[in-house]
Amino acid sequence: MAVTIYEVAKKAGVGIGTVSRVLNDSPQISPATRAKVLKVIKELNFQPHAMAQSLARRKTHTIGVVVPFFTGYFYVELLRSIQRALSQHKFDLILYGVDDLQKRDASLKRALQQRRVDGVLLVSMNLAENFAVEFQRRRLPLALVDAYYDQFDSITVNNQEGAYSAPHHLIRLGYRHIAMLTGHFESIPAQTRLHGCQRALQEAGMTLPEGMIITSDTVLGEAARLNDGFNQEAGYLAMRNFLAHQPRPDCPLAVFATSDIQAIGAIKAVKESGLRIPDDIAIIGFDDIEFAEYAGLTTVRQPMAEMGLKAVERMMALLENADLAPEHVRLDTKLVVRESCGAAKLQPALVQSSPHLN
Amino acid sequence: MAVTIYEVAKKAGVGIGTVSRVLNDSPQISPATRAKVLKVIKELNFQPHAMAQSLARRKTHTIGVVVPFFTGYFYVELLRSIQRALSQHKFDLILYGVDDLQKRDASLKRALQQRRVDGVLLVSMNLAENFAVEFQRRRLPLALVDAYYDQFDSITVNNQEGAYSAPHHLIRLGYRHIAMLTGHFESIPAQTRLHGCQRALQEAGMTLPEGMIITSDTVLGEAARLNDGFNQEAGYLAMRNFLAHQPRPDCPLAVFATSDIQAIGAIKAVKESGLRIPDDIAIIGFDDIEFAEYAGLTTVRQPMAEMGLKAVERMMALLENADLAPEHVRLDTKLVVRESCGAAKLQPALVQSSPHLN
DNA sequence: ATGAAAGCGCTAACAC
DNA sequence: GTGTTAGCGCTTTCAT
Repeated sequence: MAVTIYEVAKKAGVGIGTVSRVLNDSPQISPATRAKVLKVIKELNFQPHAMAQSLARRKTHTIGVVVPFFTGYFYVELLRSIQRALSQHKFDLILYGVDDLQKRDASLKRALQQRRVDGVLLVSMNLAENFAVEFQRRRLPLALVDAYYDQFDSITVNNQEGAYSAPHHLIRLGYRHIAMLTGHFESIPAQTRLHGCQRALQEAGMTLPEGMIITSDTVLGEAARLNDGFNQEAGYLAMRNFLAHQPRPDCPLAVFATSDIQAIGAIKAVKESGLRIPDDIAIIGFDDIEFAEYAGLTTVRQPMAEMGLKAVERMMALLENADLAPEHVRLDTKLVVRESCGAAKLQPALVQSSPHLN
Repeated sequence: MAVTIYEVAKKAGVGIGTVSRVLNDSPQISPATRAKVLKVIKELNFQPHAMAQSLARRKTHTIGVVVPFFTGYFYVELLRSIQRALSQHKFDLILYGVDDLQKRDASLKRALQQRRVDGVLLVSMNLAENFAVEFQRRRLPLALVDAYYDQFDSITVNNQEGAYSAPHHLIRLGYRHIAMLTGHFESIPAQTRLHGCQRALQEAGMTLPEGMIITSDTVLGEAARLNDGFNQEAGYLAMRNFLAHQPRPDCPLAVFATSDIQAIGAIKAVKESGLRIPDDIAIIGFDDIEFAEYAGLTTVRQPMAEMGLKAVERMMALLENADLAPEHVRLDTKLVVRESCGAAKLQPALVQSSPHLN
């Protein structure tokens, strides 16, 4: 079939060991034979068989990436940067797209037991304890991205600070009537962001009364359950409810949506109710998905590209030495000012709004 | 280290061949021993080593997918459906993200020569002849998605029909003043769409004068060169040029943008010029990217999910028998009516506008 | 039906 | 330096 080291060896008049050494550029080999072998390799257009190498080396040179089925800019951008970094290190990436927990577990099991990968990057998903134990037992490097687990490396975003900066921005602009639109209450990011938001308000001597917390928990329907309520439909419905029960505001209202996708839904609800943005209601989002720029949505950007890069760097370190103590990197968010808070004139181009910058 | 068939065999008191047979559920094995072996496998929590299997079977159970670095909904959706279908067949997917032609070739070379994959899905990229030859020589299954090459299977979208249906829709709505906004002239899809568009106009006794073809070729700057001019910036600039040189239209103008992303840019230009959509200018797009729904953009949807599914099905067939004659599937587009052509009242809900339908 | 043995294509330890 | 050999963990004849 395809050409093997045996043929190369024969044609070059050397042993297969020598060919192997040339392949792995071993230091102790005479320049002469190295050149000779290299020449034959070129001639035969030989490339080593990846599977055979993997088997012999006990290394696959492949990383498994488990991602929730990447809808939305956040995951795309993240995956893109992971892939880019991985290929720079000459690693392949096996993509495990996951849309439910069952598939998540199947992917992890597969990665763990079939030894198809040298390490796993788990994105935006929490890790069940039994898997944690397995990973440690197998000593299979694992790093969490946009998720946290004490015993493993993690790259997260400073949700607290991000959620602080949004209302802080609103307050600076003069808003005194602030509501928060969020996903399901039990979701961890929802809670973290709530705390950040509350802190900002408290520092300004304000509070976030319960009536001003617009949560997708109030929303019915199957669609609204997706992704912990962080979806467009839930944002739309929750906002519509809110507007219906809320007396017409007497002073400018600002809404902090804890995800851009919900903000999009909320904007739709606001427009439908005949109110204008930002004149009647200001909206600030979270994530900086692709939409946001188009919609002129002021938002808090997560540094996706950097997350991916850092995750891969960390993975490479773990590959060198699996015994490194877990490191928890927390990256900072960045306020991206656009038009949805009426701040365009006050804060001209505080931040570049084009993606692909970091 | 990890448990192997040898340990299983020993503990079950059988030979390794028997264990292997159980694993591959060979028919000729007594129910008794099968049960016995299965039990030990459970006890030892044994899973076969994927690399060893690959080496012995000369099959990797993995498909390489080469995608242009998937910015935008089209690629995400496509990739998602490919991954889903692949995992249903218990195949892994190695992702080769590519942002330039050099990386494309490197990925193909890698896939071809290192035998890490059983087949390749090449998305939205044309195939150089030397690679075509290589693929055939190696008998490595290859299918093109959103691209065409005579000797290999391909799944494409009926660009002609799609590009016909857009102006046809405009004409039905009463527009008599129609322009087309497209990417670089030499790009194949640009030409195909031009022909479809012209056909629609001709059938209505109209023509597309050169001045009404707004192409990104007129646009300067590096950004405008990306992706054959099918990008937001190019759409914006080209449209701005057009509006600047065009006398204020005396009758309603409609613009067919041959990609949604350009349409987005065009919308921006229109709004900046103080004109309204659809009142002054109607816009219809192509692709139905995620934006489109939010922007209320009437557009022509490409059946991404179906493309992915079909591509994988075809790949599975090729895996069975690499000698199948190449099949060229051409899927139909679907007109998605929203508000950007002012057709909301005339054509109520002609088509559901929610994604994930096909 | 099942055990033994010969690969699959490579790496790495061991000789010389 | 370089050839030889023994694995890596499995599949698959070939006997029996």
